[in-house]
Amino acid sequence: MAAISLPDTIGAMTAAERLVSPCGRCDARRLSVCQGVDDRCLDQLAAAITTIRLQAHATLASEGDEASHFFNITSGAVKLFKLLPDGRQQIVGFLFPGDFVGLAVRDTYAYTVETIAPATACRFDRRQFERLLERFPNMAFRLRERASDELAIAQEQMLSLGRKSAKERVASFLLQLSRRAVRLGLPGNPVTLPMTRADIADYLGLTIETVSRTITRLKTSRIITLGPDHTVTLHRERLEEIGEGWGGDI
Amino acid sequence: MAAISLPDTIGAMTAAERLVSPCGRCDARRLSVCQGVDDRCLDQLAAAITTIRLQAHATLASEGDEASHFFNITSGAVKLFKLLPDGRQQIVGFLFPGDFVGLAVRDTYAYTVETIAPATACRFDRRQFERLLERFPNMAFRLRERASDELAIAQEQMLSLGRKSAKERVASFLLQLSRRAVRLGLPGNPVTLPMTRADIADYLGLTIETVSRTITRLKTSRIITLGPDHTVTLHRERLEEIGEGWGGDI
DNA sequence: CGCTGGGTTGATCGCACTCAACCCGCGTGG
DNA sequence: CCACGCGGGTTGAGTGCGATCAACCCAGCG
Repeated sequence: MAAISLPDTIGAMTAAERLVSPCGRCDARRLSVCQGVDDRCLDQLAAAITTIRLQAHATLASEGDEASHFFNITSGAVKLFKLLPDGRQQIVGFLFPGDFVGLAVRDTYAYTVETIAPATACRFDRRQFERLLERFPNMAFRLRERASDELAIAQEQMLSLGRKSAKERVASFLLQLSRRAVRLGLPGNPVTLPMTRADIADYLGLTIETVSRTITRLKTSRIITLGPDHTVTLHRERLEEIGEGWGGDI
Repeated sequence: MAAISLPDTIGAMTAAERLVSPCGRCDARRLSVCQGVDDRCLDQLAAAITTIRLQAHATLASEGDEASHFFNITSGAVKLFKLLPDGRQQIVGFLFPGDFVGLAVRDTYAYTVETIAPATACRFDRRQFERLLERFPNMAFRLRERASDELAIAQEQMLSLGRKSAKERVASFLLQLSRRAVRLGLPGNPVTLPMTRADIADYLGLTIETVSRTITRLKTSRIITLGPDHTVTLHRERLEEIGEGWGGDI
């Protein structure tokens, strides 16, 4: 039962798991998504995986294309977005290391996937992967949990887009980024904003001007502090009050 | 191998399947979610199911409660919504016969579930059901597909809430209802609006006044026709043009 | 150097919100 | 029988938040 090494990771890492695989290469048996999977399966998985390396603003998949592959982000960050005919854009999610692309997909991609920073990802043949899942229900179970998490995030985002003010949207977005950073084993405060104002705006259903003004107002009210390299220090109590809709004035 | 009858349905019915079980009682082996499940399992399923009957505006589950049960709607309609402290409400989904409550749930419900019309549902003990899923991966697979569909709908809704005008939101909402009706084996045109203006508003991130005005404007532009009993006839070409953001003026 | 991408700030505009009045159908009770 | 309240819906007048249009700053880079 020798340890078998997969190209990079097949994801589902917890923060703790990530700590034991600092360089992106890891022993698959340490990954929660692989628990209960035997070595022979891991061999097959390894055969189905290709590691891809991408520059910033590269496209992994396009809305409407046949969903032939399944991805797991191993470094960097990507955005998922939908477009309207006149160019209006809505980002439906940001994905970071450990996240999957294609959980919500049936036969075609419902969104375009683009890197917002240089990234690496593992690519699987979709049908090959589905066959493996049939034989290894543990992995399928973990994927269902991930899909549930995604859905919960999407619903939280619907609340923001439908009912929160610009100030509240920005506040809950910053808190969401902070929680995500903690999950990845990074400091939750200060937090880094890896995306541009335009991407934040397209995620929050606002314009870049409104995002910029709102961040400025949060800054001058000492609710956040802007640091170097796109870092933001959050003063959690007041930020949470605003983000959760308690109406703290600024 | 006698046919085994479950109390009502455990869901995942296609339109065709629904046709063979007109009264809500059905042979579980006809349901896609049960394919490959043997009779002994069906016995256990039957034991884990309770049929519940609900009036309009009854609560099945509340945001924040421990997620002890899993539901499948067998008749009527329910809404899932989230609340902000000051009473603002966002409906994150409407569910109709065949739909599941609790796909997106981990340990607590992320939303409140309330009927918008008299309804019946099947209730499962969550842990018991999860144990069955471990043994019957086919069912787990179908559930993952359902969760994927839900996520795709949620993402489409994010596009509406974040980037569409009131007119576009109402148009795509009507088309969504029409598609859902077809899936349930009902006519897709005219379509029935089972929910109030307030519920539509809380789903679309608008106010009741805006919903009312927008519907009126669609009506006077002959893009929809209002019939009796909350029915609406859709003039699809123009409605799709608007709902998909091509900017047809009204 | 100038150009470009990312970001901030100001002035003005307009869509959807707010507040208000009113209609209708229905059930209830005097 | 009418009076009344109530929930659901429509319509009008006025307001405000965030969009739009525009100017400008700054850093990086060819």
